Amino acid sequence: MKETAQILKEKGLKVTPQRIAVYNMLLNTTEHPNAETIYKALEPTNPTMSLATVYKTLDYFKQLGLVQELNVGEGSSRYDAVVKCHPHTVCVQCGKVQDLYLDELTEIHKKVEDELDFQVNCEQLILYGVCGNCRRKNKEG
Amino acid sequence: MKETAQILKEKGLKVTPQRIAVYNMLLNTTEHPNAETIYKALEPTNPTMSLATVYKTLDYFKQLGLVQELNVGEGSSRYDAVVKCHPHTVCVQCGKVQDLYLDELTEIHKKVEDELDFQVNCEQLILYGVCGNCRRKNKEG
DNA sequence: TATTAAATAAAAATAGTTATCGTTTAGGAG
DNA sequence: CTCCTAAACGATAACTATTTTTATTTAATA
Repeated sequence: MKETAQILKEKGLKVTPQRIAVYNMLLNTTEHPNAETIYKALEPTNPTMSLATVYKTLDYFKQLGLVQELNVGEGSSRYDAVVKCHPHTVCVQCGKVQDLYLDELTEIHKKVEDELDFQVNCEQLILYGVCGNCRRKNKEG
Repeated sequence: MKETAQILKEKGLKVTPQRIAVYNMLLNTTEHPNAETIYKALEPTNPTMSLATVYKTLDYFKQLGLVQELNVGEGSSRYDAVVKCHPHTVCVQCGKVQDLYLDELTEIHKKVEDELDFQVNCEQLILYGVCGNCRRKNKEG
């Protein structure tokens, strides 16, 4: 696996402890955390870390294609180190956000490009519903 | 066509000029305006209209299924009186948001329900790209 | 028409995010 | 390795979208 420092350098970013921490945290989670969550997770081990820096860092990363921003309709944006366009499920009960991979979407891209006058660059598909865990809990209760 | 006043009454809402104005405005546009835009559009003809009321009204409408909230990644939410789940295209150049209808999505719902442990209630598909108008403008420039 | 709970406008408050500014630091030059 | 400088940092103020508060007005029913 490529070193985080190396990746940042390749993107023309100065390598700082804060940036390494944010990027590593995103690489090691599938939870799609928001800025606040990232900050709270890093604060204990990185005493010198500010929320403003997290926001600024995420903004740089986003522009350089190192992370993807995701808005599922909450107050705040979530972030994902998987930058390839991919759909997500959102459980409306527990709020859990999960990645999803569907080949069918490329067909849809093609169809829209052919039939409508619109060149698709990227798509965002969010499936809202109830996850298995919550459904089972509902039955029990 | 059913009267707006009648529709509001059926939903158990008190019929007020402000609510009628907001709902009619949304029925008569395909532009997916945000709260600010709705307010500015109505202010001239409805001198007694406040932004807070627009927000509150949209919130009621949303809960009662009269409108749909749409977040395409701008700072603010857009609103649509077409409440049936449907995809949208967003032009990243001019910001235009357009409705889209695709049958393929029901297949995707089914696939996710069958293969993953997730019950889909509603989906939001946003296709980001460049609309025909902007592509033509780019070629000219 | 009188009553009253609900809706309103205006303004204050809040949440998420961005900008400012003085200080610190990464990283290249010497 | 040390010096230098632009870039990054933390703290905090500012900003934007939205929500809440409160006193006033109004829709709808009696």
